[in-house]
Amino acid sequence: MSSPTLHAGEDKRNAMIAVEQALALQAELAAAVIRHDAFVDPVLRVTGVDVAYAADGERIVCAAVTLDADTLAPIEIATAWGTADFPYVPGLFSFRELPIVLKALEQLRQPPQLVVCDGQGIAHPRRFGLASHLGVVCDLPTIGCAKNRLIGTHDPLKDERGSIALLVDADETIGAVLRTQDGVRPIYASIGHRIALDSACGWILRLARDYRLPETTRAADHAVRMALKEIEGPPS
DNA sequence: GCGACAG
DNA sequence: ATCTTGTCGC
Repeated sequence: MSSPTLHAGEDKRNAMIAVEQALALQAELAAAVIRHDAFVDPVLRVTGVDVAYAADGERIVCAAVTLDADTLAPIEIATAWGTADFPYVPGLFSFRELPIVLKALEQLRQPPQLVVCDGQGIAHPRRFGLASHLGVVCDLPTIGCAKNRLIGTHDPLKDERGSIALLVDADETIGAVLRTQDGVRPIYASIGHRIALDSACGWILRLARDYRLPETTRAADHAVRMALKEIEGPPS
C-alpha cells in the first residue's frame, strides 16, 4: 500500500483530490481492522493522545501521555508540533490528525501497548475512525473514546455510572454509549484495533473512575494545553 | 430538498 | 478544534 496518510494543498481543487485519495486509502486500510483482543504483551501501560490547534489556525500540537495501567500515574509524556495539512471533513478526520499523532508517539521512549484516542474507532460511516487508523498503521491495540456521536443510534440509558447502550448502525454494533459518571453526559466508546468492545468498555470505565473522560484523555489534554500556552501566552 | 456531521 | 465573561446550578 501507499503512505498511510495524505497531504492536501491550500486550494480547494487539491483538497478535493486529496479527499478522493483518502476515501480509497480508507477502504483499503479498513479491511485490516481486527475486532477482537489481540495483545502481544500484558498491558502495563496505557497511552492517551490528544491534539490542540493554535489560535493562528496554522500550527497544531499533539501530546501523548503514558500512564501506569495499574496506578494511572503518569510515566512518560511526549509532544510534537506540526501543521494541519488536510481539511476537517467528518468521516476523514484521521487524515487530518493522524500525522501529528504518529509524530508524538514516535517521541515516546517506551513503546505504547494500548492507546486511547480522542475520537471514534469503528463507530464511523466506513468503520475507520482515528483510533482504527492509528491502530492499523502502528499495529497497536487502540480504543476510540469520543465526546460526541458521529453516527449510530442507541436506546436511552440509565443515569447511573456504568450504564451502557450499544451504538448501532445498519444493523451492526459499532460501539457503546457509556455513562462514566452519575447524571453526566455519556461518552462514545468503540474499538479501534486489536481489541473487543467489552474489553474497550472495561478500560474506559476504569480509566474514567473519577471524571467523565478517561484519565488518558485528561492527561493528554492537559499536556497539550500546557504546550500551547508556552507559545501562545508566554508569561511576560 | 433538509438536516447531521468525531476534532 | 478555537474565539470568549459571566453565570446558572449542585
